[in-house]
Amino acid sequence: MSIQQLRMLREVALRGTIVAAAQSLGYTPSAISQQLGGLERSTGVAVLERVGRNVRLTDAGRELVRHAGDLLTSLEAARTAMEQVAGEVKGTIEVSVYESVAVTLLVPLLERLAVDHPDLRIRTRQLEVEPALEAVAAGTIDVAFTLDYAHAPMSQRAGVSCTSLLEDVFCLVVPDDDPITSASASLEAVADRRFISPSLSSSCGGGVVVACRSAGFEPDIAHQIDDYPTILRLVAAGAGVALVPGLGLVTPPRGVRVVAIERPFSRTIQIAYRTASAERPAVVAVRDALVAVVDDLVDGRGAALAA
Amino acid sequence: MSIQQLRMLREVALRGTIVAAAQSLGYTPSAISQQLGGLERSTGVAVLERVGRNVRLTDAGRELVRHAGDLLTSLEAARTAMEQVAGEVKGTIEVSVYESVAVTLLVPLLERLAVDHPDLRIRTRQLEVEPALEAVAAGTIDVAFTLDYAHAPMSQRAGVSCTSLLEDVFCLVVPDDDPITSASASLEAVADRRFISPSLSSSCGGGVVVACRSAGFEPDIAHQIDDYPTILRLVAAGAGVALVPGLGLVTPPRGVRVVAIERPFSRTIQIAYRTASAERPAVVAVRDALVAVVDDLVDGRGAALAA
DNA sequence: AGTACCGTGAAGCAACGCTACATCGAGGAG
DNA sequence: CTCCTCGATGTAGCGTTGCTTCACGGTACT
Repeated sequence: MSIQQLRMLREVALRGTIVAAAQSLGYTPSAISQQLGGLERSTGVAVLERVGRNVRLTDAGRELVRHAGDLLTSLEAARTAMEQVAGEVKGTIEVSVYESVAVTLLVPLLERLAVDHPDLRIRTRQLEVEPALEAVAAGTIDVAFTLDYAHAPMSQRAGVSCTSLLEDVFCLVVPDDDPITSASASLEAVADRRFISPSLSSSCGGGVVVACRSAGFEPDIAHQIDDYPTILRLVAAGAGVALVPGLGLVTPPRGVRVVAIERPFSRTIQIAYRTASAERPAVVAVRDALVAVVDDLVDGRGAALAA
Repeated sequence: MSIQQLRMLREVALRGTIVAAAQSLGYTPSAISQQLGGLERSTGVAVLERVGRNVRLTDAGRELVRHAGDLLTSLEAARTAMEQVAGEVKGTIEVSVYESVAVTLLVPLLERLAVDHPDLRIRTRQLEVEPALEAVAAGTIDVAFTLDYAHAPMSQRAGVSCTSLLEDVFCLVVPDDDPITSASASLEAVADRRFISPSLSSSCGGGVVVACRSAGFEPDIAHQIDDYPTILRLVAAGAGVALVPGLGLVTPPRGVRVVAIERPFSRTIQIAYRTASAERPAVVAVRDALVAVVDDLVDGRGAALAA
């Protein structure tokens, strides 16, 4: 009975089918099937039963899964404790980033870590918020960037902790030649404009619609584009206005003006990590570095505004 | 970081040296060294440090060992729980027997189990009491027969449970033509005889000496022999008298008489097993079968005495 | 200095774990 | 009912792992 087998069993229990578990863990279905077969052979207890063309856990299998979760987190807790007394920041950390976060936070994070902890390797992957949280829980990802919108609070799951990095306030972005010239404006002032927004299925796009509705109008979304640099270009070209979070505005292109919203709404940028690995020196280093990066960013923005 | 690596690390921590751990787990030292090397490589944390020609755990290693114990028992608890809901008695159980127990209890145990649970395989090994307890704790042995003498109480260890099977009373065994003809006698009556006894280093031989001393004399041990059938033969041949536990007397040879001791002393026959596996159906089956065997044995002896 | 012994590394070999591919069997669509 | 899809599972093959054997370096004990 190996750790690997328990991991696979747990994943099958979670996903429901072997193919899904295989995909989630990055194996072929055959590998999962063989490992679980080996588990059944070594213990002499049937763990799966075929039902139709699917597979289902037996009572014994469910009982094993119940313990497997604790076991896997205990294992990681053990490793964390060990690394903690060793105290060295090294090894490799798997990070997942979310689109708009990548440019603004990831790059300075990597720069800072390269200086402070040269023995720490960071590998990154791009994932949506929900898959990222699943990957964190499964152990594929160590640290995930996530977003929390007021209208779509992030799902919580057992064994995963979060820390908030910053409150990312949305601003109204208009073309240079827009009639609105004040430093701030109410959303109602642009109720009849055409909007450029990320796709509504994403939480970012959803946030825009929710904000407009609570301001009393349904936005006319003329263009659905998922990355903020392009959105800003479209605004500059006069295709419409956009509601863009601060992180999308660190280097605004020419031709646009940023206008504060009078009753602003925001999202919180968070990182998620397993509670069992929260105190790993490497994870602590990433977290600390990120907080420092965010501090720099806020200071920089403050300084820029002052100038 | 695998279970195997944790097991090996724990054994090294327990035994102090790599060779000892290797011997205890049935591997070569090289295997242990390589596995622990792999552990250090995969975690990036040094677990061992060379000191002289030995090796010592680092702080990180000790921390890991602290968790490893819990992890391994959790793993077994998981397996136990799973098998328990499955409810089937199958698989293989490793049993260790102690010399005198083997004939009397092991054979009827195997016979009974073969009938009641044909899918259960029993493998046996002969081990002294202390090594057996260690093997139980280490997981090499599932069920160990052990003896508990009043003068040498069995060492207790964490995670290992015991159940007493029977109180095994010592009797005096004399040749047929011995002057003692009564059904019972005091130890003092044989103070000046020559004794045949198991070696004093064993707890059985020690028990004999302690009993004689508390009766006020130092026994003259003329022959040190470690198995009871031979001892009985020697008694029959007139080489001396012996103090023999009941289990050594189920089939006494010709030429000897069994005499009860007036202030009898005894040992308790126990079985030891890991607490985490106490409720495994297979372990439960062995335990239950043994209790039944002992019941039969006592009944049979009672019946024999009555006849 | 000699010797016994512990830990480690290199070579070799069996077993393991994975992928790719084929097969079986169960639904679902026509 | 038949075709087709899809999930699970075997089989062959290949790279890797994990062990043993053997040899070596280094330390302590005599």
